[in-house]
Amino acid sequence: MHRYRTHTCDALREKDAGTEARLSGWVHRKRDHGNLLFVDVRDQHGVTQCVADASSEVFAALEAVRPESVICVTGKVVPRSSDTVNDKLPTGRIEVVAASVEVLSEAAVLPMQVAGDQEYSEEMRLTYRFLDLRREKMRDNMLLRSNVIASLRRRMWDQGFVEYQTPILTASSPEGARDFLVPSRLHPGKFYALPQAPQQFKQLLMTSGYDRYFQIAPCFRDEDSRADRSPGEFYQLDFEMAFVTQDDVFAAIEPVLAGVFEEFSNDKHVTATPFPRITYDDAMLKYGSDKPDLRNPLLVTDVTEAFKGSNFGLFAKNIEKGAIIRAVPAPGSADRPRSWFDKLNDWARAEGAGGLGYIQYKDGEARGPIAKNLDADRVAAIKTTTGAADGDSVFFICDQPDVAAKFSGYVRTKICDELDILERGVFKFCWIVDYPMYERDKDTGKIEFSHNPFSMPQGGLEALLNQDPLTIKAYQYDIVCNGVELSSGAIRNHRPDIMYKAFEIAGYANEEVEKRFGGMLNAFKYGAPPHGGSAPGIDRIVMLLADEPNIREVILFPMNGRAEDLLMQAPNLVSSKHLKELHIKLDLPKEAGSKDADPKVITPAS
RNA sequence: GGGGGCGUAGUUCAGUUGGUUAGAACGUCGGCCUGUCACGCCGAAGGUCGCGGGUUCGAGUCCCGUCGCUCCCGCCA
Repeated sequence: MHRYRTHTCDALREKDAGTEARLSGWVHRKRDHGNLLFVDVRDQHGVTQCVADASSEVFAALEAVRPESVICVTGKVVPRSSDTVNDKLPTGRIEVVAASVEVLSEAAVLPMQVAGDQEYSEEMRLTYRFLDLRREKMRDNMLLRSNVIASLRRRMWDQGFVEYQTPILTASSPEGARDFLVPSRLHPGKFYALPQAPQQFKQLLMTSGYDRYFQIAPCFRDEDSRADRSPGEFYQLDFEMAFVTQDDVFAAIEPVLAGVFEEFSNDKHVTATPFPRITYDDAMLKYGSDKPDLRNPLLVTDVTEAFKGSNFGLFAKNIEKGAIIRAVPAPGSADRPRSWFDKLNDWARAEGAGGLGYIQYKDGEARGPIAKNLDADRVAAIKTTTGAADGDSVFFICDQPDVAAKFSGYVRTKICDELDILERGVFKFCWIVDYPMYERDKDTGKIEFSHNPFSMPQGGLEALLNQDPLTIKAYQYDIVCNGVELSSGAIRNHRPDIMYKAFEIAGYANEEVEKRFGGMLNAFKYGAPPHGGSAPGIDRIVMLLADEPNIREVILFPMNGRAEDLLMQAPNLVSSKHLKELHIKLDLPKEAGSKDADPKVITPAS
């Protein structure tokens, strides 16, 4: 056999009838009629039906072969009679009459089926990822991912960006997430770290005059997983630009993101550029989150004034202790039964809140336990502030400011969910801007960086010298789509004098700053351009475009929630020789490796 | 580290107030079938009900512990 195939499995059409074709692929499905046998042969591209009857030499071989075996079939392409055409298949107007068959690889009995849409546990799918990836949906997701990345590259090139590769083995950075460490053989006791992001390298590139950098960059962080956060590693469209303001950065990346979303969104409406800009303070007030889902039409309002000194003693007393009241409207819900409101109150308590008060505006009056204790003008004020209409109800969150703000965001999402009013078929983008430079640590009372210590404070050195640190904003921004944080970025602090001062406010002495960030700081002393950038997460972009709820659906070989690769069995033990070479001695806690320990040892209860 | 949900055949699941022989579908194996495309029909094999302990005449079902999976919180400059 000199060729495995003349066509792929989606190539043959009626015009090929009468020719001989050779197909190679997996046995997708078999339909055995005893003396007539249909075999669907599948490859990456599609499926073609092959047929053989009992008089054929290949009949026995085809009948014996199990699904997912790999076969090579040669035969004549014939048109199907009109009553046997399958309109669901692009190749459904023809079939291949098998004249010879070679089994290239026999498949064992499958632990999970490839054909069909049976659902399997993630553990099963990751253990047999090579089978899972054969399934249509996974194949489509991976193709989408490839196309999205190609499109992002093209769009970045069109904007004048140039792609560079930065090191994977680098130095541990003292700030940020937990590092993955790699022991050095040549330098006993020392470690490389995998980059959490190419942050410092791209800033160094700016100081070297490489104007517009980008990279499809692998990033490594040793943090716990979430549905939209894979443990261990992920990819970012990392980019950085010299001589830019915040608006320049927005103008450069907005068309890239809007363009790629329009290209792959399947007719979903995409926010037109320029994307709305929402300040951090505004976002926390109106949406109770710095990654608001703008498909949710509900807006949070502050109604502390309406409850201050009121006869509703619970709230009034808490306000005296520094609490605030946030209101979330629930349009059209005033007629819902008492049990609905009780259920939401139970939910709030389960989430750790004190409860969820409410007023129902119904038939021109306000109802519910809270309304009974409030004067008419207060009830009216709340109605005005929240924009509630007759037939609506309004929920109240009463807590210390930061807790109330955050919880109002949960309530906003919950109510939207309950009322089923999330806008569908849209990708809604926004920028969150003006993040605070510093915040006060709740436990220690210490002032610390609230986001990224390398961001340029708004107002520069002057602000650091003269302003209350807690009021200083940074040129720090996030881009959010449908409630998913796609990236955060900043205009960086490229001035050593401002950096020393910024760190001093957060309690770092100059020597410490030099010790920790010496590389970059030093570079900034020899001529650094103002610069800034961002790094949208590739996996999250593809996840949104594929309409998948879990990021592992768009990654070829993801680790599970406990950061294990079930297919390759990573992480794994290494040989003592290997450890010795690296000068590493293990000092394990008792539980570690307990899977291998003797489980039969039972400590008698005493 | 903390909280919620789940754990029954190879797989996905059902299993009533605790009750006598734990079911279905898909898959597997065998038989029949010449126009199917989720082919159909008949039959068979397949179970330590995650594991350990307890309550009970009796536990898949109730209680305690433990392990695993998953989602969330913490964490993610």
